[in-house]
Amino acid sequence: KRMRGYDVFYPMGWDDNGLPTERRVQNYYGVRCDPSIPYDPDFEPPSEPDPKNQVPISRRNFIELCLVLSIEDEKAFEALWRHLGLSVDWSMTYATIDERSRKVSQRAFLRNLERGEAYQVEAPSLWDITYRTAVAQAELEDRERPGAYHKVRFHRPDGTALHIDTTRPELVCSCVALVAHPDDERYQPLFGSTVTTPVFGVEVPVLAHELAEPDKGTGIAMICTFGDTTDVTWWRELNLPVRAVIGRDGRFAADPPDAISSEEGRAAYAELAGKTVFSAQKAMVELLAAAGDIDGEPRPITHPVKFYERGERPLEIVTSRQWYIRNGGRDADLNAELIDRGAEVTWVPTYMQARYDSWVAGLNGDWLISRQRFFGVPIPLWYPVGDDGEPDYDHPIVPADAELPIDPATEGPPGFDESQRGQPGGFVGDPDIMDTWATSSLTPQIVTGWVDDPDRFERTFPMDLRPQGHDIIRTWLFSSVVRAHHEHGSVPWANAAISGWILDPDRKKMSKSKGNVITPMDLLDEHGSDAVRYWAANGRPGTDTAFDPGQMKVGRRLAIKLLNASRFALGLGDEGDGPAGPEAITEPLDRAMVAGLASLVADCTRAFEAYDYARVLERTEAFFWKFTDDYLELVKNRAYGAHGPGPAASAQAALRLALETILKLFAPFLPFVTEEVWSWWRDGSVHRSSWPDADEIAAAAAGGDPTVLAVAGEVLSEIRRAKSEAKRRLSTEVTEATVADTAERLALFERARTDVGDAGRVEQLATAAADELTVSVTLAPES
RNA sequence: GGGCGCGUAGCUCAGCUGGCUAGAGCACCUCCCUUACAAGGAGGGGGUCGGGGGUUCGAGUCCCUCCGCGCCCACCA
Repeated sequence: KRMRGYDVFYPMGWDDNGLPTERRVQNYYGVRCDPSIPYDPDFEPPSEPDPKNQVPISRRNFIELCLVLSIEDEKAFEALWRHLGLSVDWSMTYATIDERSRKVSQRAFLRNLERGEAYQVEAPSLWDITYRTAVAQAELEDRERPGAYHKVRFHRPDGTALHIDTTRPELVCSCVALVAHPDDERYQPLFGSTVTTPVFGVEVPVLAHELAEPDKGTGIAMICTFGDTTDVTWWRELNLPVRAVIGRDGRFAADPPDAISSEEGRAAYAELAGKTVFSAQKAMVELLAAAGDIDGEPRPITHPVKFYERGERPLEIVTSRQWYIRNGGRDADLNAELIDRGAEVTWVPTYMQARYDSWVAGLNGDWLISRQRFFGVPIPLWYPVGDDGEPDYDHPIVPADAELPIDPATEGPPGFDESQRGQPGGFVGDPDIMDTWATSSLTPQIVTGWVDDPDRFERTFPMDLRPQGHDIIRTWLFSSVVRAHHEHGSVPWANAAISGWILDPDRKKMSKSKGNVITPMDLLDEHGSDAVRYWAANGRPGTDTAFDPGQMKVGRRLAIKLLNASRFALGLGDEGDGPAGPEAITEPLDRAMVAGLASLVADCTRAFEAYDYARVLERTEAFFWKFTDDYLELVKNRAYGAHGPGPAASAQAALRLALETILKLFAPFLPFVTEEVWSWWRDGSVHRSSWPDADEIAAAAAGGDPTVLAVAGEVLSEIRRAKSEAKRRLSTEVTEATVADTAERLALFERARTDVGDAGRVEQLATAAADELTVSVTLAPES
C-alpha cells in the first residue's frame, strides 16, 4: 500500500495487561501480590528468587515490578520486530498499560456506563479458584476429564426412592430442586410434588424444564447452586433459591445453607466444611453409602469440563458482584446488530466470518469485564460508604473525564479526603481491574487518537485492516466490534485478515507446556530475516503453517540468487553512455520477456489487493526462476555485445526493467536483499519506490509475445538435455541441431533463433516441420 | 449435536471463474567447477489428484455420498 502511494498508518502496541505478566513477575522476581500489605517505596526484589517461597508485596509494589518487566520485554520484542523488518511507525507505539491506553479504556467504560451499556450485578459467574477471579465466557475452554456417575437416592413423601445420576454428589447439600423434561411421562406425575434430599433431609420441589434430557442418566437431574451453567439457567428461569456452598477459594463454606436445618443434616455437612471439592466428594460418597442412599458403584465416564484457558483446575460458579458490558448475549436485537456489523467487515479468508457468527449467536450472557486481579486498568469508580460502613454500590462516584486515568485504590474521589477511605460516611475504591480485552478491544481508538488527536482520529478511524489470529476472533475481534458499535455506531475497521498458527514440524500447536516452542530470534540469526519471512509468507491467510526450516533454506537461496542475478544484470551496461531506456527494447525475445513481466505485475497487483500475498510471492518466484534459468542464459551473449550495440542495448534495457520490477515485487517479502540490490544502482529505498505499473511495462513490451520466450526456453532445455544425457558439460559445442515443430511454433522460434543458438552453442541450427517439438542434436566430439 | 476447513509425488504445498501430456520446492538419482551464482547449475525418476457415484464434449477443479484428519461452536446433569 505504501508503494502504491498510500500514506500508511501502521502502529504497533504491546499488550502488557493480565495474567501472563503477573505470572512472569512472580516467577522472575519471586514475589506475590498481597493487597493487604502497605506500599513500600524502598522495596527491592529478592536478588535470588525462590519460587517456592515468594515474598508477599503490596499491590502497588507488584504493579511497579510488572511495569519494569513489561518495559524490558517490550524492548526485546521491538528488537525482534525490527530485526524481522516490520515497517512499523516506531514513533507511534502504545502499551495497554500506558497512560493513554488507561485513559481510553476508562473513558470508554464510563461512557458505556452512562449509556447503560455497562452495568454491575451480583450474580453467579464462572470463577477460577486458583487465580481467585471471575472469568468471561470467551476465556473458557473445555477439557476432557474423568468423572463418574453416582446413582443417588432421593426420597418421596411415601418413602419410595427416586434415583438421579450425578457426577457431583458433593453438591447434594446445595440442591434446590429436581428437574425433568415436561414431556417425560415417567416423571410427569411428580411435577409439583416435593422430595427430600438424602443425608441432609431438605425438601425440594420436582419441576419441569425443557433443557432436561430424558435419555441422560435417569432422565431426572438435581439442580444445585451451582454445579454448572445449566444449573444457573434453571435457577434463573425457575426462580429457585440460592444454597451456595463453594467459596472463592474452592472450598466448602464453614456453615451449611440455612435450608439444612436438621441436626443430622448439619452434622453431615460438618464433614464437608472446609474441604476442597475433591475431598468433599469423597466424604459425601461415604455419607451417602452410610445412609444407604447410593446405589451401586460409581460408573466412570469421561466428560468435558469447563476450565479457564490459563487455569489448571475446573471452574466453579460463585456468586459475586461483577461488571458487565452488553454484548448481545442477553439481548436478541443487539445480537442481530453485532452479527450485521460482522457482515460489514471483509473477511480474509471469507469462511472465518462463520466463526464470528457462531460465536455471537451462541453467546449466553453479557461480557464480564471485572477481574479480581492486580495488573491491569482499574475500574474507575468509587462507592460512597454509608453510616453502616457498607459501600453503596448502586450509586458509584464517577471521576471527571479530564481526570482520567485514575486509580481508585490510591486516589480519592473529589470532595473526599484520603482519610475517609473505608470509613462510614467516606468512600471506597472499586478494587477490581478490567479484563485485558476491555482495553485491547479499544486498540483502534487508542492508536487513532480518539482521546488526544481529533485530526488523526478523523483521518484514520474506522481503520482499514485488523490482522490477527483465528484463535482470538471471539475475544479481540469480537470485543473490538462491540466497543466500536456502542461508541461510534460503526465497525472498527473495514477488513479483517485472519492468520493461522505456526505449528511445530509434527503439525502440533506450539505451547510452552509441550516444550515445542521455537523463539523467532534464533531463526532470524540462523536463516536471516528474508528467509524467515519467505517461509512465513507461504502460509495462506487462515491456514496453519508447519514450522519448516527447509522452506527457510529455500528462501535464503532465493535471496542469494537475487544478489547474483542482479550482479550480472547490472554489470553489463556500466561503460559508455550507460544503459538505454525501455524504448531500446526492440528484440523479440526481450519484448516477450517484458510482456510476461507485465502480466505478472497485473496478477500480483490484483492478488495483493485481495490480501492474497502468498500468491504474489509464488508467482513472482516462479517468474524469477524462469527468468534466470532461461532468459538470462538466452540473452547473455547478446547482452555482452556479440551481435552489436543495438541488440545489446535491447537486452540490457530489458534486464534492468525486469530487475527493477522484480525487486519491487519481492520487496514486501524480502525487504533486506531487495534494499541491498536497490542501493547498488538506485537512490532512496525500494520500499519507498512506486509499485510497478502493468500498463507501462506492457507498453515497453510493444506487443511482444510471451510464447516466444516459452518456445525458446523449451528448445534450450532440449539442447541441455541432450548434453546432460550424453554426460557432457553444458559448454559443449553443438555442431548441428535441428528443431522440428509445428509451423506456428517454428515461426515463434524463428524470432529468438539467434539467441537460442548462442545459448546452446550451436554452430548449425536448422528447422523442420513436425507435429510436436523434437530437437535433434549433434555434439562436437570430446577433445 | 450444529458449523467450517482440509485430504494432490516420500515431505511441505500451488493449481483462481472446469479445458491442451497434473505443477513447484525439499528429499532421491545422474551429470557438470559454463566468465551472475559450486551455500551453484543442467537433467531425471516418482502421483489411479482420500473412496464411490453423478453432471459435462471434457473434472484435481461442479453436485451427491462415504471415509479420514483438524478446528470452531453448543444449556454435556
